[in-house]
Amino acid sequence: MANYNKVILVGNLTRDPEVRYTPSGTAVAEVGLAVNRTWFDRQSNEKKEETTFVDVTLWGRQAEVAGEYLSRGRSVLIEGRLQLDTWEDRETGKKRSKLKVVGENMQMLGGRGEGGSGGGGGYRGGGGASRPQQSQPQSSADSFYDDGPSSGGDDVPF
Amino acid sequence: MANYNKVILVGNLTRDPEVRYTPSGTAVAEVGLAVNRTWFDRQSNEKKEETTFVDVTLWGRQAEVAGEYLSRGRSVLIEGRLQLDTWEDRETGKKRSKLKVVGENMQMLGGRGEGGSGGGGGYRGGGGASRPQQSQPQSSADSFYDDGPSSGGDDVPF
Amino acid sequence: MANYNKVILVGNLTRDPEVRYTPSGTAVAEVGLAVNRTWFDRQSNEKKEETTFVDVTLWGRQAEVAGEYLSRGRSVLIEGRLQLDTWEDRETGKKRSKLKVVGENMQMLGGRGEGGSGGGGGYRGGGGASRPQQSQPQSSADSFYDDGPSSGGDDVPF
Amino acid sequence: MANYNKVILVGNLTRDPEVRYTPSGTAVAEVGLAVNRTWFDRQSNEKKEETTFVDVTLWGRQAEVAGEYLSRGRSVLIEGRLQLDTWEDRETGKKRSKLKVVGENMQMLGGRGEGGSGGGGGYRGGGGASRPQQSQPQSSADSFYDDGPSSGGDDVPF
DNA sequence: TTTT
DNA sequence: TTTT
Repeated sequence: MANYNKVILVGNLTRDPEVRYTPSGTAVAEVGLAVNRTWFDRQSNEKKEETTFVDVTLWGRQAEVAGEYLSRGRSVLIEGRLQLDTWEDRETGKKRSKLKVVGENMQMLGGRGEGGSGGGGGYRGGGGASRPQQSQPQSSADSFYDDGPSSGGDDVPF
Repeated sequence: MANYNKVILVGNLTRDPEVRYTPSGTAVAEVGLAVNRTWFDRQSNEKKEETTFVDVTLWGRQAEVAGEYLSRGRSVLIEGRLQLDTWEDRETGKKRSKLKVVGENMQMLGGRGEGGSGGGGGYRGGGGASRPQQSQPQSSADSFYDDGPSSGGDDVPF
Repeated sequence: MANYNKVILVGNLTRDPEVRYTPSGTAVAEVGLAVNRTWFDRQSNEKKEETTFVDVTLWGRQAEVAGEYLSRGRSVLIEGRLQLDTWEDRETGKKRSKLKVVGENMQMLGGRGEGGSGGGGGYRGGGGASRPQQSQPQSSADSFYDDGPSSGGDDVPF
Repeated sequence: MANYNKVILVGNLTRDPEVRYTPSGTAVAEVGLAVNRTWFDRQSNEKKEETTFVDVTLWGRQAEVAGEYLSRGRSVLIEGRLQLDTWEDRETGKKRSKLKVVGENMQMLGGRGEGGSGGGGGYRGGGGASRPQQSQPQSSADSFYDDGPSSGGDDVPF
């Protein structure tokens, strides 16, 4: 049967993106997003606000753009899909899981005075200049990502 | 700054909806959704499948329709927003949280031979006949998606 | 600056898909979609219905799947983007244009009793064997659509 | 059967919004939107750009906000649905039609240096300060998106 | 663990 | 009729 999985978010980064590279050199960025919703509550007769914090993983060029141009506080639009990360709690041994978003498209929006323009971030490959120098830094924890976006990482801090 | 929070899912119910009512009588349905994704893995040269399990909360009329017409296995389209539920773990006392979806629009699709037609569930009021026991029509949840800009109407659950 | 262009439609085919092939052999399917909206009009106190007719172009494998499995009346979900076709009216010489949808993802839904299952239609590449059986159908019946979807069209089965 | 009709666009206004009022006093804004797409063409080995021009109609509060804060060049996110306008060509007498978008949610984004923040325009009631002259609060259009399932509230344009 |  |  039919299946469809689409998420479109606009919000602000809660921290600077963390970019790593897979052994094969693909960039992977972990991004924290805060999406606010405000509404007027008729019961209490006051304005209310609720924030949804979402972890987003970006891959490849989008990850590189994120690492280059995004930082805490920046406003972005992210299109992607929901994904359930599952792992075993090392304390309790219990299976745990967590919904996150795998970003498939990222758009920088003008926010925090930094000017949304120019940065590229392009829709659908956009082409254009920016393509950071692919250096394959740090850890070898990357091996966890051998099979690509669909496999979950290990670095889940909770 | 701008904020936007949209989720659109098509998947199958993992269990029958659980419907309860708020003190003020608004229906609330908890729904489990499984959204499959299949892709061809170039590395291993085989087809792979991954399932994302999502908890969805429906309100008002949508919740009632869910309770009446949906059951485990049924295929539905759900539009809504991500929401972060937070609570304190009663064992560890630690703060925990979980992403879920608040459904704002639900569409029954034909699945498991039950025939998606006729059942109503309707987008923007769609649903002909069906009108479950409707205890308190006037909550905003009931009418959230019933009517649109082009009509001068006001919250009519009909 | 940021740009984003996303359309997600669920509706029924107004006619059988017309599949042709580019010189390089890529399949292109033209699909007519009818998307209904019903709402309750408070003014007149009656249920109203409005149909939006949209022309959709599918490419590649999606086009092939459409040609193989879709037919008039079938229910589909289409994700894509709006595109403005522009041309010069051969009678008046005036520039004309028309919004359509370029489909990037297509999902068959169960409709008209044909059972949405099994058919594939796959989300995101699904893999499988593409099969361009190269038949290049008939006519330039395309001209019938010059003045847009709503026009005289009487081939609407509902 | 299921029907679904969703459009999400981010682009720039091609002209200042034109706001008028229905006899009953509901604001209606006509907005021209340009949505760009750039991609790298492998054939010609060059960057290409394509623009989709879309007419958008906003209702109620969204229309008022548009009239107050939007102007040519501004960047906005618009969520809505496709709608087919039909009319008779007064020269030829032929039936004609045109796809447009009925906006149901509008978000001002930072663009053209004007600063996207502060302006309100808010999603789900967002908008802090700004409150245009509010001539007739009670049309459904005004409140279409103001409140959500989680609040028991009812149509409060605040 | 959080952003505006 | 077009915006960046």
